This record gives sequence, structure tokens and C-alpha cells, in this order.
Amino acid sequence: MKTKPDFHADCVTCKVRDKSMFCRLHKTELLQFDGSKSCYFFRKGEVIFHENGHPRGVFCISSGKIKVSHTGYDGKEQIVRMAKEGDLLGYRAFLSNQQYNGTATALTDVEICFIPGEVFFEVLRGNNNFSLQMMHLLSSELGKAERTITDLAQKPVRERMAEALLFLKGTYGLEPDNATINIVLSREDIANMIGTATETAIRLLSEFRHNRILSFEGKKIKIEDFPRLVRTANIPD
Amino acid sequence: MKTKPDFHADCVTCKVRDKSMFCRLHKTELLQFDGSKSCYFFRKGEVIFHENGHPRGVFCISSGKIKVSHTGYDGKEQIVRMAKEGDLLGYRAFLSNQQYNGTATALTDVEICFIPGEVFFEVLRGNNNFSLQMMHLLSSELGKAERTITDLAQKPVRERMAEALLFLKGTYGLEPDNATINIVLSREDIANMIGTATETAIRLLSEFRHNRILSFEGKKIKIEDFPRLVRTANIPD
DNA sequence: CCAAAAACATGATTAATATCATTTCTTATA
DNA sequence: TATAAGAAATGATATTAATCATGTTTTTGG
Repeated sequence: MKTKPDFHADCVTCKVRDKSMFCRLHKTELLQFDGSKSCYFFRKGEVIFHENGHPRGVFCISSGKIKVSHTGYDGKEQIVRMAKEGDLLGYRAFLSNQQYNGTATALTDVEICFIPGEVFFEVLRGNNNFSLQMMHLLSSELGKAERTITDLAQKPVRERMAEALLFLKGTYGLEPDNATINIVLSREDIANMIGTATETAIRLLSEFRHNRILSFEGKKIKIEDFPRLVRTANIPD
Repeated sequence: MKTKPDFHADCVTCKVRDKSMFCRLHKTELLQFDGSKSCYFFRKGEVIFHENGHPRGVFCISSGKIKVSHTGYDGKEQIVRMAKEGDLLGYRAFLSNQQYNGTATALTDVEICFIPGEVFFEVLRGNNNFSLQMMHLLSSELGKAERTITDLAQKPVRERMAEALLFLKGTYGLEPDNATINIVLSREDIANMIGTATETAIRLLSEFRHNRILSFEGKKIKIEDFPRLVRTANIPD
């Protein structure tokens, strides 16, 4: 990790602000952040924070993609969150006053701002709408996590794989061809998202390719048959 | 469900208040709750709120035990939360402005108070410390849910069973004998907590009994060998 | 108190998925 | 560009846990 001198993001004019939790903050509050924050640059693969570390503030992703994963006692990793530009990071541990539960790793080069805890707290205290917005975020995340629990407990791997691909499409969007999912992940990362062995993930992706649901260009995944992918995910409703 | 005339809980003098999220509220705020809330009595087995229902406020459990469970598309249930007196209920859906994700069912007879959304909101808006407390609660719950995800993805059923028993001990405590877990659950409920088939849960409990880790008195579960139960749970450290 | 239903228990079998092993392909880097 | 390291792919086998089947015990309601 290093501070990149030519990256001076500025909350007031930040290009991702309107996609972020800070979109409704007042200018004075943004200036508070600007006056105290630090900006960092991480290369792909570098770690932004570590499991068991103590949070001293909150991160806001300026650009890039990040995974947050737990390490099981046997060393196997479980990805519990996928983040992108505009997302906050580290707020769960900070707000519950706990150590980090997971490790955040850059999946691409990342530009990220760090807001010290005291300043973030001050803004939270002074702005009740922002507090409510944070509660909204936390409870949505909690709802998603609980649905993930149900999926893991009940759905076969094939359905979880299809669902994960739909989740990635929803989170990172598609490339201009309107079919290729806009993120590059290793097979192992995909396996660790859905909670299965790497070989099983590889086999399922191959199966989907044979079934012409997907095709691959390098590591990029292209959705060839969206309706069938949705059917495979077996989403209730 | 019915309003039980002889149950008139009063937040100011409520016996479970100091165990609850309301422990640090001011008297004026408690009086706001008292002035607007309704108190209900549910018999064991009755439903307090339904999956997909719209939350209109927040519940506070005065006495009794409650499970919150999701229904998978195939009808199988997954328990995502276990609550007891002093716990809030329904706040996740309320604060994220979503439908209920799960169904809350009384595991015992239950006395519960309902605080209308507007009043709860008003207190949240007016009391920033309370907002911070709610964020703390939500982020702790989120942390627990994420750890459950990792467990489901990585641990074999035997370890999850041991862990669930430790969780129940931690949540509901022990009876005066200091060994019997203070909650009665069906084998099916236990299976639905750890995400396995009922038969598998039964077999594991029998196995634990044969190993003298547990013994049963009716449906009550008594922990005979606590250290071994902890070892079986294989909890990292 | 009895009948019916529900819950518990256990065996046999099957299905899903993990693990182990090996080969091929890709990507860093010396 | 050669070479090693890592990632992907695929087959064979093992293991875990689900499902199906059946009997027993406990609970509940008339």
C-alpha cells in the first residue's frame, strides 16, 4: 500500500459521490471529510485491511473492486462481500466496535479514501438523516446476509452458482456488449463466494458453457442465455 | 393473537428494560412509547409477523421465546434468528423499509409490545445515542450473520450442531442445575437452525448422547461434557 | 381415556459434492 | 523467450449427508 501523490480525491467534487452513502451530505460535512481523510492506492492483490485488525475509521472506494473474505480455521476462504467504487468499507466493524471480521483484498487496482473514526462519528452525530441512512444500509445488508444463509443451507451448488453470476451482473454490471459481466475473478474466488470446492465451481462453469448459458473470453464471463441462467438460479417468486 | 387485558407492560417500570435496547432512553422517550404502544399475547406456535408482511413498527419482547425463519421455495424452513425477552423484533425490515424477510413464531407463550413506526422513528431522530446504539446492534447482527455464512459453507454438520448448542446455551442460558439448556425445541427446529435434515439432527444428538456429551430429560438438553462439546464445535481462536 | 397425529428414532440406499490425482493451459518473470 | 509458477480442466474415488422407509414413542384433542 502507498499514498499515490497524484490521487487527490475530493469529496465535494468526487465523481462517485452521487452513487455513494455520502450523496446527501451537506457541503460542510464533505469538507470535514476532506480536511481529515487520507487517500491510498492499492495494487491488485494487496490487502486493505486484515481480519482481526482494529478499525480506526471507514473507507470509501473511489475506484476499483474489492472482496471481503473470512478465513476458516482450515485456511479455506469464504467471501462475504463484494464491493466497488462508491461503496463504504469497514463500517460494520467500526460501528460495532469490533475487530475486522474479514480481510479486504483489492481485486483490481484500487483508489480509496480513509475517513478517521472521530470525524465519521462527528458527522453521524450531527446528521440524523445520515444515521438513518446508515441504519438502512446495515439492515439491507443484514437482510441479504440472512438470505445468503438460507441459500447456503437449502440450495444445491448449481443454483447458487447461477445466483452468484446474477449477483455479479447486478453488482458490477455488464460491458458495452450488454452480456459480459464486468469483473474478472479466478475460479477459486467464484468457488469461495458460493461456498464450494474450486473443482466443483470449474465443473459447473464448464457445464454452463456446454449448455450455452455462458461463454468465456479469457477470464471474462459472457451471459449467452440470460433467461435460462435465471431459471437455473431457481429464484423464488 | 389477542390483546390480553391483564398484560399492561409499562416501559418505565418494565422488568426487562435494563436488558434491552431501551435501557438508556430518557423517561420522556419511554413515556412516548407507553403512550402509543399496544401489548399482545401470543400462545406457543402462533405467528407474530409473516414473511412478506409490511412492518408498521417495532416489537419489544416482554416475555417468551421466538424464532424467525425463512421459507425456502421448496417449503423447507431456515431459522435465521432466535429471540428472547428484552430483544427487539422486526427492526431490520422496518429500518430497511422492506417487507419482512422471515416469519416470527412464538416458541413459548409470548408477551410482546408493539411500538408504532412513527413513534420509534421520532425517538430515533431525537436521540442520536439511541441511533448509534441501533447501528451497533445492526452491525453486530451483521457480523454474526456473516460468520454463520462461513460456518455453513465450511463446517460439517457435526460441528455446526455442537456450535448451535453452545449458541443456545449462550442465548437462553442454563437452568438452576447449571447444565440444562433453558429452551425447548423440536428436533426439526434444531435441524432448521443448522441447515440440515431432521433425521441428521436426530442422529447427531443421539451420537452426542452415546458419547456422553449430552443427556436428555424429555425435550430438555443437558450438557454433560462441556469441554468436549466445545472441542466438537471446533471453534477457531 | 382413547384415537389420531405428530415427533422421534434408526436402518438402508442414493445423491451430491469433496478430495485426490493428473494434465493442459496461461501468465509472470528471470 | 525460456522457464517456472499458478490457474484451469477433467477423471476417479471417497465421503458426507439427504432421502426413503418403517417402527416407536409422545403429545394432543375429542
